[in-house]
Amino acid sequence: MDGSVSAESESKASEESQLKPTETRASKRRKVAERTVVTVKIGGNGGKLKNEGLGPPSDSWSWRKYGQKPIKGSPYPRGYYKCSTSKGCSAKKQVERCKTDASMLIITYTSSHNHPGPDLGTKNRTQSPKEPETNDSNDDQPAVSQAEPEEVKNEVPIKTSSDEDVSEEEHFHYLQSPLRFPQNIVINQEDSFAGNLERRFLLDEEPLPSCPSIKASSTPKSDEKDFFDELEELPICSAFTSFMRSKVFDQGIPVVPS
DNA sequence: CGTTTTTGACCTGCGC
DNA sequence: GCGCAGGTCAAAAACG
Repeated sequence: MDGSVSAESESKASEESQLKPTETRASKRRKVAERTVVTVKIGGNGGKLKNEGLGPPSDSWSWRKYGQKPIKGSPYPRGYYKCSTSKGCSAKKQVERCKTDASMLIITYTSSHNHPGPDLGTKNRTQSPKEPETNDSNDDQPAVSQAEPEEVKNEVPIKTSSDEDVSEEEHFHYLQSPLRFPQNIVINQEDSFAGNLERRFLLDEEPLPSCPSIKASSTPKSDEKDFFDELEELPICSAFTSFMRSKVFDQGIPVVPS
């Protein structure tokens, strides 16, 4: 396993030490590096779909939670995940709940996987027009393209104006779920800054009338717990299959919002 | 036994 | 220069 250890060290060196020998801990690239923002709308009950996260391990990748921090301005904490599929993989993702819409999860992907996905290599999702990890040697300068967002992004763009929080998102591309599930995937792709790529996914399950977050006041403990539950794992594109399955399954069950 | 999750502390970056 | 917020790492505990 030295290889593994070495790989780990390597990954760090290539990410942090490489830039600056003095930097070892908290990355200095606060707003640097590529970021893929995916907004998933988990309509429904605003905190009762834990099933989706419990069953399937989110997407095809395995994520290991390495931290959680409360975000200022948001009643919900943000979870930090690292790709555990490969030790040398520097892919990371942050999962947080929209402060305005408790039913919306904001997933921010950082870096990209420098290895073939467990699912991609097996199932391959039948397509992947251009992103079979391209080069496993470019973990330093990833194409910013994640297998997940990319895949879905390639789907048919459909306009589904459906949100209120997306008001701030000017460039929105509404896409429909490839599987034609009840959910609508909205992807927002916008290159805010040079080098920064932001993509927004929006899983619209239902026309949620209001934000359950408000209800949280009534049921703080329950809601909070649920929120955390959902934050634990987040199924995305790749796992859409599983995700949808869970969703469908969930839908089949009359879940009470509170 | 191995892996993953949880919590706390520490460090860096940014804004004022 | 100081303070605030965000992000990451490390150690311990729990679960499979």
